[in-house]
Amino acid sequence: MEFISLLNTSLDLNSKPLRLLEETPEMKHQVESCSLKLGVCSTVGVKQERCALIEEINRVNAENKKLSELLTVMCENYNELQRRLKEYQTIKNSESDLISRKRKLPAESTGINNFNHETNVIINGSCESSSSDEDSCKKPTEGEDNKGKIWRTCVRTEASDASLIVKDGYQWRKYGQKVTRDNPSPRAYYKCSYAPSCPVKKKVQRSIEDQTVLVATYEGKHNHPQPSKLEANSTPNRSSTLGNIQCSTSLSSSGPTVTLDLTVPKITSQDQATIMSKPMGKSVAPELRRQSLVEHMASTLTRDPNFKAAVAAAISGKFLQLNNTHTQKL
DNA sequence: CGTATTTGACCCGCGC
DNA sequence: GCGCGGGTCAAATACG
Repeated sequence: MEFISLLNTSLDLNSKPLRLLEETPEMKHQVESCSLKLGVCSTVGVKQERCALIEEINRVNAENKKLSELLTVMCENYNELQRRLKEYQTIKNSESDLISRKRKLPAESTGINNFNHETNVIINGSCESSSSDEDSCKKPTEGEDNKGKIWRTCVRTEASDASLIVKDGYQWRKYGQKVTRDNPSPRAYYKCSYAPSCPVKKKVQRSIEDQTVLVATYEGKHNHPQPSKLEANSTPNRSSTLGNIQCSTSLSSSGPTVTLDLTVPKITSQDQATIMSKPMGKSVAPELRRQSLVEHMASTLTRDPNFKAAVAAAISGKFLQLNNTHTQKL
């Protein structure tokens, strides 16, 4: 529960109603005087109303408890993911050390793990580069002669997914498939089909160590912009991007819904720079880093007018709903 | 019917 | 020169 320790996650949705009846004598007095003023109301009616209110409070209390539990589970999941990411990064760092050492040695025929070039890794859409060039995420460094540039990406797929398709935003045409000697899974050969003159080729093969990992090896440099980016720029979407978080809003019969897609946190280089530029390096406590991340996320969310509107709509919708049920009871 | 994928044949470089 | 293995070609096939 380290995440919870950072923030007071208690929603305290019904602290006011509780105090209204139990804690503040002033308010209690007001309620009593109100009942006295009414006069005509029988004591039975007041009791009924009080019972209804207590029932309502209990209901909201239970809801608050449920939400708190939900939040606790979310925090636990978040911490677990953080822990796994840390583990993965440690493994990856030691691996890249090994690769850099291997580069000095003659290549061994160990399948896909003996490429003499950059290695980039994509985990559920987020890209992490283990190459020496930190800015090059799947793309060769600008200004270099990229004609013969080779780089590699790893993409984790569903275990049930048998296709050799790596979605990278470009259009590819498959022109061959071969089973290689050192890996029983077939290797697929693709050419960039977006521009006829584009010389880029890619090879896709499952990792010999982990069959759920697809290893894509790219060769050459695209002489055209990324098609998916062009589409994204030309077609306005209702869902908005909150910094690096995909966010969509919707209105349903049950009330307004705000959906935050936290499954694919695409951290852009700009976001990384923003986070990393904060005065904290590796020596700073992870709690502080997390806090900074939370602050960054919060500021990104509050800057987004769509998010504000959706939250406002959700809250007002909830109030209206509560109001309606209350008036129905009365 | 046009386009994409599949798959066997072929080409080419490399080591022996 | 021969065999092996990776890469590419192109006809056949599938698909929308």
